[in-house]
Amino acid sequence: MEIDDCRVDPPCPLNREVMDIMLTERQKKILNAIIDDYIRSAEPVGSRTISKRKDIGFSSATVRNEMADLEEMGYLEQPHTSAGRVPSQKGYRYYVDHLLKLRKLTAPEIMGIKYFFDQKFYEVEQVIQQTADILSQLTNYTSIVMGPEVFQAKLNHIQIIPISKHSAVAILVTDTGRVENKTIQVPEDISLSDIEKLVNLFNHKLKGVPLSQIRTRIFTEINRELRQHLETYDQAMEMISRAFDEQSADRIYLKGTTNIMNQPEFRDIDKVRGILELLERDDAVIRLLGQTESGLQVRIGQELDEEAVNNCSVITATYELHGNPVGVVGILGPTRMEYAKVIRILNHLTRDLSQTLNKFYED
Amino acid sequence: MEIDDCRVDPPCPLNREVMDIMLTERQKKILNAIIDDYIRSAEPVGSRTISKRKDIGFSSATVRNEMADLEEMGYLEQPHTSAGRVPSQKGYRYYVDHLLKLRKLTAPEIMGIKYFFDQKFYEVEQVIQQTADILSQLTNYTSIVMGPEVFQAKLNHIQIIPISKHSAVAILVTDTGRVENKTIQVPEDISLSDIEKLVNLFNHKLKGVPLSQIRTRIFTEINRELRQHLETYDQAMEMISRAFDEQSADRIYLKGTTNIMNQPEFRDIDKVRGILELLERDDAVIRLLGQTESGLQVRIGQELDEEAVNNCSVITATYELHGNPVGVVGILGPTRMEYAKVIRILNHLTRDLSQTLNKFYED
DNA sequence: ATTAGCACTCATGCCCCACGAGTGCTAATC
DNA sequence: GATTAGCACTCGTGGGGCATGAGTGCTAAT
Repeated sequence: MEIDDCRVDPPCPLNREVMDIMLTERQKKILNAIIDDYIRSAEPVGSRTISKRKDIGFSSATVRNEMADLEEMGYLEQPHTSAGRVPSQKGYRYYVDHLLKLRKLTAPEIMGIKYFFDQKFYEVEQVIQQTADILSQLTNYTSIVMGPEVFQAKLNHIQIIPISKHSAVAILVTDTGRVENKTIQVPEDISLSDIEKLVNLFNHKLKGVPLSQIRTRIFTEINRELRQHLETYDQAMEMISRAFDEQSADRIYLKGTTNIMNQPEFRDIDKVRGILELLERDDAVIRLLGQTESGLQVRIGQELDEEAVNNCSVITATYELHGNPVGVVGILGPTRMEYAKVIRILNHLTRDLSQTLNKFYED
Repeated sequence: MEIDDCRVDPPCPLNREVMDIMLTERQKKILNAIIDDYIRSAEPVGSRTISKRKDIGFSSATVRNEMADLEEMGYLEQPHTSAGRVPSQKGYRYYVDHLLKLRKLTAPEIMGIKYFFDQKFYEVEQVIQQTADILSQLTNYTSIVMGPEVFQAKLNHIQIIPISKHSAVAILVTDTGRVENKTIQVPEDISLSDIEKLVNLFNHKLKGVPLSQIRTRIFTEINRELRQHLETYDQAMEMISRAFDEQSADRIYLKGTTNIMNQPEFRDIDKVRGILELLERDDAVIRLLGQTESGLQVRIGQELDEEAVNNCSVITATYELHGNPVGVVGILGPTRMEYAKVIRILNHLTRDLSQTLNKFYED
């Protein structure tokens, strides 16, 4: 097995320095061993277990002393006297920032991802959705994928289609092929010809304008023209206003929410309920992902700032379109999650995902 | 409190007769009391508890004798000797078919539903989604709502909008205002004018045709005309074929899945996992609802024919558009669910929902 | 036909204890 | 001076024994 000794998200210089000074090589080795062990077993790790490992050359007594020190410094915790040690949040943080060795993907992982992206995709939505799927399968954790942000997508086409006397469907198509639609009520006294004029004007004037700016544009630049052309200005404006109202709620795809229950630390139904209830709320999920800067990010326990997921970590990574980050994929697992594995999968997958998307939209 | 003594779904004549003959009035009374009690407490019900009830005039010994008989006939079960009785599936079935008294809605229920439907809705999807929401809130169980079946919806408008050299978005709008869209790859050698012709032809020939028949129509009736008009028949047909391929996956809305965990019989994480995993699979959920005939239906435990929900019941009701059932709303709860309450809520809600939908689509 | 009475069953909770994993400290060793 | 062997101590876990009480089934009296 080869080892990529690449680091994740270099921590702020201060932290790195302070921490590096504080821990001896031996302490790092032991801390690393404890966390590795705990990630695998979910049981407090004892000094004997560590000293028996081939890569550790010290007796259990030595390990015990170091463990006591590490605990004093806050990297480890003891559930109770006479139990082994468990990594603290600070411990995990140090592990992720300084100790993590990123191995290469395993053969089945490579196969899985390759097989996945070799498929022929017909829709972006499908790609995104299935990405969530394969992510949760590969990791056995909960995957969260946020669809490509539309806020910078540009308008390609507007259409208003009447479906009854008083209602119509407004359809927006973006340059990325996404379709937003909205049923609107058509005021009594607005004429068909007015609607037609409206649509023509919009298609003429608004093509290529980012969705996020459309509303403003309508109410400023085009406003005068509208007044001239429309017989029933007020009603029409109200209708328009609603048509462009809060479209593009971010689409979020969750997969493998039940995977949480495989973790021994989540045998407790109340904890699980807390998490699942959180995941039912879109705003909370968005907060969990909460990042837009490019790159990979690990947030551990309390860093998530959400009671229900105190014992969880979230690893997120962005994917790109034309070089700009447009979406986030994330993994939610216990703080005791397999960071190395998840990180390497996310790195790989977001790269392939970006490629696929770019291919999708290239001319 | 008034009592509507209306019955649910009159069972098949055979059952009704056989069962009515087999149970004395007293046995019915006792069975009813036991089930009511068990629904409230989730604990095995003892003879003393029953005999103490005001509406029961017999000693505990008498009740015990009757209980033994009811158990022999299969309406009750004993978790172990020296525990009280628990209703069997057959018991629940009898209860639902013959004993259930449907009370009127309580004031807060009426308020909740009224308040809900008094809102101004702008989209069908929104109505459906929020129906699921209020249902799970009112019942404290999991609600499942299947959006209006589109398979009988008729085509109103087709549009194909190019978004890059090789891809386009096909948009179908139905007469009920639903929008389906699909990204398609456009073959190299198909011309813009061909696409335009295509769309015009479709809009002309297919307007008013039920979605379910569109594919067939294209490949039979319109086929000849297409051949005449198109330069690149084969490629075009392939594109078309995909555009109309498997649209309209039924949209399913689940709400309150975490409510299951409030039930004392589902403190067990493995049972919960089983159910939640089931609910993640759309096909399984559709099977759970599994009905298209109009009216209210109660399915209990094994009747659902799905291992994971052996201890659950599903109550479904259809809602209508223009007099035809177009969708199903359902409640998933423990077999020990409050049938009377759920049934009355469903009855009321589907009626109001149908009204709202009809108003939505009326000219 | 109903019911009072009684013996019997069995899940539940509690206490007690033995066990063992693991620690911290001290003294011996390298 | 750092490491380690040794040992006393802690404490959670799991099992056995026991009392409790809810609930039953049966029998005999009403």
